[in-house]
Amino acid sequence: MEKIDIPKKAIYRLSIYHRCLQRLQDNGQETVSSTALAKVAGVKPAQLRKDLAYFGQFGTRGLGYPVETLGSMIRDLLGRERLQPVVLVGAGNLGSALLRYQGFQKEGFEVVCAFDADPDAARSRGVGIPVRSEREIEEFVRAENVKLAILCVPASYAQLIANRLVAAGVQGILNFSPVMLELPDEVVVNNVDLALELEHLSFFIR
Amino acid sequence: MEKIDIPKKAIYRLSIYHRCLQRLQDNGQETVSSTALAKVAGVKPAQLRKDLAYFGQFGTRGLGYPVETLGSMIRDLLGRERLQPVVLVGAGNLGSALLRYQGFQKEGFEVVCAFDADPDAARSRGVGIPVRSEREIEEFVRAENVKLAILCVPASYAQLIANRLVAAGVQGILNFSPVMLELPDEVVVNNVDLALELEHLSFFIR
DNA sequence: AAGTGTGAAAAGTTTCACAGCG
DNA sequence: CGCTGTGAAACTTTTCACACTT
Repeated sequence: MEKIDIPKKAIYRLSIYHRCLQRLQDNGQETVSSTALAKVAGVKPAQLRKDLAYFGQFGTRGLGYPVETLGSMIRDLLGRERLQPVVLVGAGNLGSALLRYQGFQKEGFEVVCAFDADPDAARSRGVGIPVRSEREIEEFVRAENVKLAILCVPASYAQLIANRLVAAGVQGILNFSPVMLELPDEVVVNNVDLALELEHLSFFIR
Repeated sequence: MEKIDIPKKAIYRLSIYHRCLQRLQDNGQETVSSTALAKVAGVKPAQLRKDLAYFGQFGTRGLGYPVETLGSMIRDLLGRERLQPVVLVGAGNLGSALLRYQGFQKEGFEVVCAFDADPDAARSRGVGIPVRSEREIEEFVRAENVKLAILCVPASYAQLIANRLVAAGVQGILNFSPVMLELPDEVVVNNVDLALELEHLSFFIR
């Protein structure tokens, strides 16, 4: 078990590199230098090399990195070789918007089921996948061995639902509710707060 | 012009504190200690105090911070006292989903107009605000003095549209396109890549 | 000659711990 | 006495610069 400390941000960037590599591969490129890849990824060359070095040696000195091999190695690291099932809880305004958005599916995640306190109302929003009552969350998550959840419930329910998801076996939560969840350390939470991102921008404009 | 260095992350947290303060205020609380506010904001008390200290002295020793005053002071810092107009470009899957989501509006940003290469198709998605042709971007942004934009166009158009927005006077872009934009330093870009966030989670689940 | 891999320096951020005020 | 404000210490992350490989 390797326990050398890999910066958390390096793992984020890994996903960025992965996407850039895909694009290069579609373009038919076979190798790429740290300088070129860093440029499109929006980082400095040295950082790219260091990030990759945390996981091994993949480049050839004087040449660069093999696009295809490096891509599949990152995919492997990210646990993306196999299709990941994901559930979404809270098919309200934002939740159903995300379901209609096909971006997750396109990137290899399958949103297999949505849950809502009022499944009928959610269905009427034109959601294209099954919507069940939130009471069935535990049963479904256990049965399908789901490890990832997208959480879009109102702030006041977020902690409660998160607890239930975790108890049922969920290990990673993409949290769109504007609340800091308190969960065991082994659960990874990723907060995405859209209004907050806009607010942050408005600080910088004069 | 104050040029002491305020950590970028501190500004993010300011938005979080702001939201927590609003909640406390709705609850009728008049003062709050750094310990209590830090708890709900998900940070350490010392960090909260240090973050606030970058901007001035707002607390009373022995007592804590005045909820209402502190809230409005942060709102002021964030440039949120006045309603900010925002445009959205790219009313495709994700873009129209974001328009239906009322979260921005609720937090005090007014999405005044959307633009798309095909306004008719966009309108048919049930978007509730005006959708114009992308050709009118410059004219509108200049006329309405819009400083913030939400960008949801396909990767291949993102840089092009961003350049046009900036040329017309936009100073902050919330970028949902999976591309690192290259723009002048005075423009602030905030990348939100939803698929990437999920990918990041999948690294940590075993 | 071109370009990776990496130790060491620099920069940035968080945490500590305590003086000082109400 | 409780709690803020803050300098200094600890830690994390980024950048540099160059040895080394193909």
